[in-house]
Amino acid sequence: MRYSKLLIPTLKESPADAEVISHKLMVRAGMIRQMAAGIYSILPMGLRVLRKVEQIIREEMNKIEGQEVFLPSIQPAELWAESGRWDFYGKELLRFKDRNNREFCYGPTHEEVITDIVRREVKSYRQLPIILYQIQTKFRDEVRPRFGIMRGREFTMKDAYSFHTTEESTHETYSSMSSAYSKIFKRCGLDFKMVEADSGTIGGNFSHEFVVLANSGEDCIGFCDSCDYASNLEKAATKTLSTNIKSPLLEELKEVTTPNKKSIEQVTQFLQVSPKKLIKTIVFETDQGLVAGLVRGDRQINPIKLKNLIDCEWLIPASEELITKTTGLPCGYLGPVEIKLKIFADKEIPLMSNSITGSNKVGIHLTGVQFKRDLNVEKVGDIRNANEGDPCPKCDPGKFKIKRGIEVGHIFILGKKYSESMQALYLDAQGKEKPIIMGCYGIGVGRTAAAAIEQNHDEKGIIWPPSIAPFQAIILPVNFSDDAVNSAAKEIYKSLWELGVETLLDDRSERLGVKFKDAELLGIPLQIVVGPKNLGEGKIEIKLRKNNESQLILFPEEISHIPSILSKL
RNA sequence: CGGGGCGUGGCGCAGCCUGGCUAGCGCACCUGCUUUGGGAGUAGGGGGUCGGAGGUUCGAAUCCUCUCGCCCCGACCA
Repeated sequence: MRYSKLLIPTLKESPADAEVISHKLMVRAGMIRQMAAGIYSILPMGLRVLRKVEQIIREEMNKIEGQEVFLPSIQPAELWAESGRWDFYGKELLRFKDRNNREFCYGPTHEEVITDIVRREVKSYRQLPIILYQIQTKFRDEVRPRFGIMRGREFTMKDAYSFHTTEESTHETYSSMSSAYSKIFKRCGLDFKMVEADSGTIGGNFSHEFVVLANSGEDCIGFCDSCDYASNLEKAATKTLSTNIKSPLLEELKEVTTPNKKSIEQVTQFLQVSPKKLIKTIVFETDQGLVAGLVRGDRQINPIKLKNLIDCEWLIPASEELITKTTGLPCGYLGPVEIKLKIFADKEIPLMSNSITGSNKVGIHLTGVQFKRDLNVEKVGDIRNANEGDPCPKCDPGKFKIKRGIEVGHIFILGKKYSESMQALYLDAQGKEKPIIMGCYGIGVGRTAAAAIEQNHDEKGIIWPPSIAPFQAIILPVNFSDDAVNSAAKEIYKSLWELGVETLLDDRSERLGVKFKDAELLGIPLQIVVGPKNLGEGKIEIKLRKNNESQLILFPEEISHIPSILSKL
């Protein structure tokens, strides 16, 4: 490809609305342009990268006998009604009507469609297991799209679905899928972790995420510094150490005035106590009504764990307005003693004594609160976030570390959730009808590319891992109007393509500095500088983007060495 | 959805508070000449309903009202 003919609109300055480095660099390198919030056009350089990622995914999916399909992005409402998600999915599902007033949605995911295909076409246990996958455009009308292609509303996703007759078969595929995922992300040159995860709205009970470590990531993952336990923080278990302290004298309940002291900080400062003495009461709105969650004052409540403990369909933090309406109190003085809500407590709470809580009266807190004596708790469980330095839940000496990351892949076992609601049944060897067991597996294609930039860049621009670089090499003629340089550059270009190296020829009449800047911004792994000086000595210069190292090689004899230089990167 | 910010040639911005000639600057773009081993110099040139609508005024990018869009901070997800 000749640079002068390609649409590579590079920018010297970052667009003002880009926040994270991958977004800035993708725009600057002319890979993407924004159309609307969370909706992007992918330009030639960007598409080349996405196609590389897709190809790697395809190869690994095919290796585990995945079969590629292409499902409709526009899906009828009836199908979603069958699974129950038409009502459940909320505003994130983009809905619209056709000319006949029939309701449709733009697919945010494809469980319904694939389950429909399989229930129609797969009837016998002999046809199972089967893995089907596609690489498709999804649309999720996110509350807050951001960070460019990393969290768009429209995005490309590889989604795979597997169908089984037994749990064992499901787990087998799950594990081959997880190793395929590991290979994919390794091949994309990413530093990632596979972590335990909550299965979210899709449901199921066995789930892992593939998280690329990056400070700009929106996810927090916790992992043990001594064993291999790693988990999304929203799921990460906490271990509660049993206290050996002799039970202290149990105080009686006492009211203390705490005028205008609402936050944990204010109260602890005012009463001169550690936040560990406080019990935090947080009210959530759920499909089962308002509930209160209790954690120690220095802890963060984890809504996902709470949701699982309550076993409710949905849960959101209650608005102050709603709280006031229900309890007659402003936030800040709520307490678990004699409150008229169902109470769910973290497992640390029963170990506390002589605690301090809100009193459900304005300006007053209670001291001497005892779990057994004073609280009427519905259920106790793990509902707090794990913290850095917490003991590992899996091993003894281990301590928890927390890092930020970008979720690029997610695998989970769905079980019979969709096959039961949508009647996807097969006949077993005895001729008995049974629901199919399912698994589902996703990879964000664009997000993977963005994550690769987050991990591989410097102040000059992107440093693509060669496997997903838009081009592997770029020829930079020092002066393209010099005949010797011109013809040498063309010869190198031709030879490299013949050797299977995807090469870009910068045939623009720009000065060398400009070409360097663009090559660096674009992140092409190998630069080949062709100039009259070196050419006079029968040499050309090759330079690595990664570390700026350069060497002279003989021209034309050593052009054939270039593929092996690339493969060592 | 709540809170904050911003909309001025393709990109980055100034001008707005305190209304006043033809709306500026840098980069990019086009033409000529020179230049060509790290974002060239020079001389010309093209391109803007100042997000939109309404209002105030002799006069609006500037003031007022409404509206649309985008970005950032919090609950969701590949």
